[in-house]
Amino acid sequence: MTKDEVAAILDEIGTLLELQGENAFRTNAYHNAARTVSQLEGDLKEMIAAKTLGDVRGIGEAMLDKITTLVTTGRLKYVEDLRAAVPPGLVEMLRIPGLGPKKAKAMHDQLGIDTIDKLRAACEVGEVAKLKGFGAKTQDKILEGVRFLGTVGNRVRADLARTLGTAVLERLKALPGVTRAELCGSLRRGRETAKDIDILVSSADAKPIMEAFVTAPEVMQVTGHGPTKSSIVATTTVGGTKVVLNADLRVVTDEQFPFALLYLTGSKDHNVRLRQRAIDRGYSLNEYALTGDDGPVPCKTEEDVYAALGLKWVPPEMREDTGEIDLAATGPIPVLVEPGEIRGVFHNHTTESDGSVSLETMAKAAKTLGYEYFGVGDHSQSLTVANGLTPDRVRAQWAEIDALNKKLKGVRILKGTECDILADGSLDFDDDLLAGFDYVVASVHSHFGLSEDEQTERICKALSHPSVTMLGHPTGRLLLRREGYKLNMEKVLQAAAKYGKMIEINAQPDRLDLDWTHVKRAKALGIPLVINPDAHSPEDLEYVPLGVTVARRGWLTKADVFNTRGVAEVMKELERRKRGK
DNA sequence: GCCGTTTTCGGCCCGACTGTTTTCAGTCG
Repeated sequence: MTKDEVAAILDEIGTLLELQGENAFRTNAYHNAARTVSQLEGDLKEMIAAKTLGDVRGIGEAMLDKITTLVTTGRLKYVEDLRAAVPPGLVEMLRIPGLGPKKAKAMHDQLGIDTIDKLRAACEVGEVAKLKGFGAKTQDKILEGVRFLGTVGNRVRADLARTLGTAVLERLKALPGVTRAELCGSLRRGRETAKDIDILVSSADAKPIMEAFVTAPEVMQVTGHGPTKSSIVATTTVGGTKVVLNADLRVVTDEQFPFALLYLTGSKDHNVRLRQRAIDRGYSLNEYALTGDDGPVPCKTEEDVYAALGLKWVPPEMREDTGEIDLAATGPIPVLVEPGEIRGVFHNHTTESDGSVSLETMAKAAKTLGYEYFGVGDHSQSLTVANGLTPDRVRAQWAEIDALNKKLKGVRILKGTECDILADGSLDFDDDLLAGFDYVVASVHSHFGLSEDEQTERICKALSHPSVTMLGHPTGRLLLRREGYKLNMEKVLQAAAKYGKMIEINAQPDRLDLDWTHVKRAKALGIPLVINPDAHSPEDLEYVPLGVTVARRGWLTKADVFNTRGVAEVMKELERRKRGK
């Protein structure tokens, strides 16, 4: 059982206990443990065997026992009993905005409601409004929420959410009286998907800004409208995709801005740690101020707030409570890699396989973006649906590259391939042809259904091939659409480290694969990471910064990312690898 | 259920908004 599967079950236990009316601190312990497990570095099985899992903060005796049972047997009677005791419809009801475990339980206990259908029916005949603590407005809100199920409240790809958030933000920034304005929350932290948009504005007069927010053209519905905080359901269309998201606006004074920025950026766990640290040092921290015995501590920026707590400033991408606060207290924070430091790209397609423009056009587009080298990585022969290249077409492309390299100035085209990893872990070209490339990106595009062991072994075998330079999109996931193939990532990373291979961070917005949680582990194992746009058109080259964000979330510096090196150094290193060191 | 320089009990971050109620509980972040 994988970390994510274990985490999902711990989360489910927390939710089921909430629906049974259990103490919030106990249910929170399960939700916290779920988050902790999903972000664990290293392999669960190994940690259990080495008896180190119990040392992790938030994993006590009971959690350790349950996780061990899940990992070793794949089952847990405790959760099965809970599932039997709580109707599944009740869990589903929690997805309705404004409806939490207390209300769900009350309706179940008093009206026997255990499905969304029964809930809708009870609202329509006015039964719900009669309950103690409920009323007509609550009932209407629930009905509205039932209708909205499936459109609002779903996570959205971060790049789409950012487009919508930026549109609203720019509108607010243009208003008179606005001093500072920022997108906060998961968008500022660079998460790969977003559940909502958080906007913070500082101004002496909140009212006109609130008004502008709730009447903006993006507004679909106003769900809250107070003096300092308002909430809307916002929508826009991005490249033919309709995006619908909740958006919150907070307006504070400019003195309060750094505290509010810190608070609204999160993560929740990072904030809890900061507040705990504040308490330990005799302060109290909230979204408006840091207050000590002698009154508020003046801070103009986030840096000031961290400094007042004896910490170095933590970049938003690192604020996930995975050790960054301890680091900020004791040592230097790594200087995270920046988009401008990427000097070339390796994994891209042209019309020769499934790209939309020619090699020459792609290379010129790369040069326009300031890249020194453009690596072509068209598909290999087995991937016929993507017009994969046969060996003859590969050699023809090499000739084209040689000719273009004589003609084009300021950008060097590298001879690469995105070579399929076949079902048995062998590669899609013979060894002689593979040895002729400057580098080889090895990727899985078929047989997604293999068992975890088979898939892991297949990929590790491919990594052992001397011509392979890097592993492309390591899990094959498509965010919000398709789970990655089953894989023991720890073993894959161990293999990459053993054979001296690189791992790709695929920057396509629906891939972002390697996931940031594994990026940290890869770095710890000394594996070089490569940020690739997997571009199929010139526009796709602009995905690179999304991959840089993943790298930053994995604490990577310039030195950890191979394509921050210049073309001469890259060629030298690729040559060295081809000679077998 | 977790945790501990207040260590085996008694806390557990803190505040906005809504709707219900009339001082507060529930939800959300």
